[in-house]
Amino acid sequence: MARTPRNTLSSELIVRTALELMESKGTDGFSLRGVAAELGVGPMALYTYFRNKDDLYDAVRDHLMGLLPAVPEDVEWPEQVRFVCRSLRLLMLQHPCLAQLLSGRPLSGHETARVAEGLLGVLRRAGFDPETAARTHTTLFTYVLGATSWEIQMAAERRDPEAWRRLRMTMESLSARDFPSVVELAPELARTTGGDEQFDYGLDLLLAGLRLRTPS
Amino acid sequence: MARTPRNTLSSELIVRTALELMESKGTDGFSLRGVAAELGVGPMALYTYFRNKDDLYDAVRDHLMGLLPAVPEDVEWPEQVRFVCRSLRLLMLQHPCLAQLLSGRPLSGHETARVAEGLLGVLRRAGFDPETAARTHTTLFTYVLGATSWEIQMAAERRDPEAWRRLRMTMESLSARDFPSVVELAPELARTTGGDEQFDYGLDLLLAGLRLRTPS
DNA sequence: CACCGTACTATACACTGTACGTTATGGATG
DNA sequence: CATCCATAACGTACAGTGTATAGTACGGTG
Repeated sequence: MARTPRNTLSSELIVRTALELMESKGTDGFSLRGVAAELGVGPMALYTYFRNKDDLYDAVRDHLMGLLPAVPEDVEWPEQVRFVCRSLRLLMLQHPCLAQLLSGRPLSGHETARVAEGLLGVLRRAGFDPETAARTHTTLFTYVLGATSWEIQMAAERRDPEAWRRLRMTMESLSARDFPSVVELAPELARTTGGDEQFDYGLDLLLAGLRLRTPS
Repeated sequence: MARTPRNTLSSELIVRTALELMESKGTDGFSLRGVAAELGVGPMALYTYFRNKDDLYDAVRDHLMGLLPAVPEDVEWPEQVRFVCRSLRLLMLQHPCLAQLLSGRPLSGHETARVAEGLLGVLRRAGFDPETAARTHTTLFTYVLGATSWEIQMAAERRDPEAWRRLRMTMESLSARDFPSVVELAPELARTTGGDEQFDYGLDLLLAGLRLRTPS
């Protein structure tokens, strides 16, 4: 019987376990020690495979980005753009930790590059010049990131009864004299904090603006 | 001489000190104990004024939102929208911690409501119906949040030589065969990770799309 | 003067990431 | 087969974190 069995770990196994923990306990409450315990291993064992916690974060992020589907080739470019943006949003909704993994760290990794390649290719083939393609890519990416992070954030809030109660309190404490529009639009604002319709509304605004710049 | 002098603290003083620490040491590296030490006080003293760390975060965020200027009234609504979005971005650039304070927590506080009131009022006065106004408000807010957070993130990355070197390495490791667009557009992508032009490009796309829906 | 709420202190706990040094194992080599 | 060594995993330790709990002394009010 081996006292310290070897080769029981691997980068992939650690990434999978880390992902499970992030999704069950949230990005807060996730810890290297938790992952190590789950694997029945000392905390320092992970440092054989990752230089530090951020390094593990990057690996998990890249693993998730690898789940994004390829861009369909038999549709017009606006549909392709829509597909890429929607896919990323759906992946973020399915794995809420991805929001924080994307906003907190710089992009890196091959899977992440593959996603960028997909969108950039669509824009280039549509005829946009290099600068416009790059600008559009950044704009679309940051829109999806911001909108979906917000959506996830608000959904989590709604699930926490204490936070939800406090939000109602602050809303009700606003006088209709000082904040007429906020008070009047409170129901609409509550309804537009997420959902497919809200996301597509912003995405359509961007696409409509983009169509006006369609090359020849 | 008073052994334990009283009333030396206040919410405002704590918020100001916390803000200073966040801006000098970054949102990481900020701690309740750090604030307390700066004030020459035990860590638990802060709990007289704030229920926990998140509560302090909310107060700092609302304080910063109070610095946003009022919307000018003598220009057309698209210019007003542009003004609000640019103002928020500039404030975030001036106080980088604001990015994390805005994305990590739900909105609350009177100053924050005042900002929402400003933008919603502009949209309502422009003639948009309640639902469209709310949707547009959320879209604009999440765009500014996402784009500017990303900009700040990338700027910080560029200042860290180690991270910058690693980014160059990953870029160069991408084969031009598998990632033609990414490799070809690398210089443009590096140039479009921030800056006024990049922000205005996305904002103009949104505004152009919005103009198509101008009521009557 | 006596009292009490409150502003602050002191101590303690459970937890974090990770630096450092040690040990034993499996595969390659002689 | 015997030997050696790179390395996978260990254990210990440290400097932090947020905050629960209990205690203390002050300032305003009766």
